[in-house]
Amino acid sequence: MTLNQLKVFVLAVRLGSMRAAAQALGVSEPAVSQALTALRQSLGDPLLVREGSGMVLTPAGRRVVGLASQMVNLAVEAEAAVRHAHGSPELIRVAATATVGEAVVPALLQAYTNRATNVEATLGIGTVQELAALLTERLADVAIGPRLSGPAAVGILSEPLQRYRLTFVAARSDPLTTNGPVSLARLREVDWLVDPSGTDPLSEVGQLLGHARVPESRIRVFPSQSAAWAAAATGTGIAPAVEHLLGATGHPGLGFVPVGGSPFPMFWYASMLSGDRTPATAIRLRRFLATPDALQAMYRTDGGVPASKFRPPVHVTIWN
Amino acid sequence: MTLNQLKVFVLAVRLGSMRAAAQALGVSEPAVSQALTALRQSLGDPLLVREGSGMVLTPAGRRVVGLASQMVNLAVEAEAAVRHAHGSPELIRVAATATVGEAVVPALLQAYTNRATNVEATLGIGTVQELAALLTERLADVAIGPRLSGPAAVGILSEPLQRYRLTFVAARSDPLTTNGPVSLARLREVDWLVDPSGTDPLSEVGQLLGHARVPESRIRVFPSQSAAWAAAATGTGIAPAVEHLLGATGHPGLGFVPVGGSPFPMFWYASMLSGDRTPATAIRLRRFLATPDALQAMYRTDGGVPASKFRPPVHVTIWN
DNA sequence: GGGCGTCCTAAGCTAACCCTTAAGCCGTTC
DNA sequence: GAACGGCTTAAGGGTTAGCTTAGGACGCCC
Repeated sequence: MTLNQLKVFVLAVRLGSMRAAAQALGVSEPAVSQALTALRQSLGDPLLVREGSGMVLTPAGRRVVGLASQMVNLAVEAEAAVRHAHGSPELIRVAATATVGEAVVPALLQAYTNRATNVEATLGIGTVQELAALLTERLADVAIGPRLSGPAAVGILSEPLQRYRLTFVAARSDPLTTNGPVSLARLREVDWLVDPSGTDPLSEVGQLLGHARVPESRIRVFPSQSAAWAAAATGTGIAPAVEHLLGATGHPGLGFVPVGGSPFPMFWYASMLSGDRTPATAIRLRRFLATPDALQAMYRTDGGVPASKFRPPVHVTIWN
Repeated sequence: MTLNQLKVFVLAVRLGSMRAAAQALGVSEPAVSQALTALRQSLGDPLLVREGSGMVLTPAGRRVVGLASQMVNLAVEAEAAVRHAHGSPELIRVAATATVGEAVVPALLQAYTNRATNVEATLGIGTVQELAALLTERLADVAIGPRLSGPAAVGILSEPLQRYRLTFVAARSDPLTTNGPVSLARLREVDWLVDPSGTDPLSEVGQLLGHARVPESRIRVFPSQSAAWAAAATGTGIAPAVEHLLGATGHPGLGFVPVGGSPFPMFWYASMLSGDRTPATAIRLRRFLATPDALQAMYRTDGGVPASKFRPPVHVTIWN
């Protein structure tokens, strides 16, 4: 029984599958399967067994998850305690969806670290489902993205962070931008150029695509929203866009697509563990989020932060 | 940071030295030093530093030791949870000093496991100082030996288990047994034949030897009390003896040595964590200890249990 | 039935853990 | 100063964790 095995186990339980856990941890699937095998062997219980589609906990597994989760949490706490005792910069770990993690959150975190000295921030990108699990396992202190709800989000408090408007853009030369209102059927016939969160069924864009029944073959995933825009500007297809991120003057070469009801008013939320489980570091960030500085940072379009530092590879990064 | 490293660290802190931790864990001293080095490195803090004679915790170490202890405890709990869910026999881990662990506790545990079905007992031998640490680290559920007190025993409840009388024996042919009352000075001039707890300064015999200022060169340690008796019967020297364990008829070849004040009335105690930290399994054993069956078992002289099972090697055994 | 998504196993590798013995360092103590 | 107890470092070796790629087993769904 190692702490790593316990972490893997808990994450597999919270995410409901080994595949998802592997993705969240950034490792191959057998790595997760094997860690679990080792844990099963050392405890002498299957812990987590397949049942039809999906997996269920054994009675022993049900008891162990809670204990394992506590152990993982304590390990994180121990590291934080050492940092604190050293007077080292406090570390805040933020997780976000791809859309908001591309520019908005980096700008936010830079503003925060500039203002509050002695704070260091890291950012990881994950799916909406992962955000909840990362928070409850204390692998992240704050999650920024859509509101977290449902059974995976018990004990998590989501509060509105910022209002934004979701629009749709295409090349100015594209008939979509000029031919008046676009029908639902038409939306299924064009290419959708999306950032990685487009493949996340719980993200804003993912939900939209699912709702409109856009076939997967029509979805083209780009490493970032701006890359999708660039592709839209020079080629064909429609790209979702956060209105104010396009820049005050609009994007040269791009025009708005008049999808019915757009621009859609939406909210980003900041989520963290509720009650006495809220990390101290999350509380401090939340205080900052209420300031005008934070609001202003979120409206900046430049990001203002070196991409190397705050733009991790396409998928999730988990911090050790 | 591994669970093993944390266990070593906590034990070193509780016992106040690496040497003691190594002995308690049954490993070499560098093994402990190394585990600690690895932990220090992974946390980036010395945790435990030398200060003159003895070691003190760094500020970070002070924070970490509590968290580490919790983690180790949770790991033990997880294993117990699996056993319980399986309907496996409940495991009770008893620690005792050498004197009482040689025959009394084995007989006690056999009576207990005979009566309470679905219970499995293991026994480890340790010094008095170790007993306290083993309990607080949940490496043992119940400790049997002298009363545990002092700073290392906070949170531990010791209650009297049985009264016994400490006497002294030597070969019948030895003048000590026949020449009337023995002076203190005389006690320092004879060989003392003791079980391993004779080297434990906090054990009953150890305290006695220390009080009487018996020089170490006069102390000969045997693997068990009965081995010491056998040596006394055929050679020279004096051996402490629990009166009722000599057998109703006395031991052939041995006679009592009239040490002033002997036989000394004393108590064995059963100790366990107090409050809500008391292991459920310890509570059940305690209930048994109050029964006549338990009393009777402690008075039996045969032990009644295969030595191989309940007589671990000379020193401590720690269970994983 | 065929495809697909998901989990498991196999094989091979690297790195870390954990143990040992032997020897060095540095306090305290006589 | 010499001896000693106690912690550390060094060197070496066995075992296990933990990762990968490749391939097999099984249930679900069209």
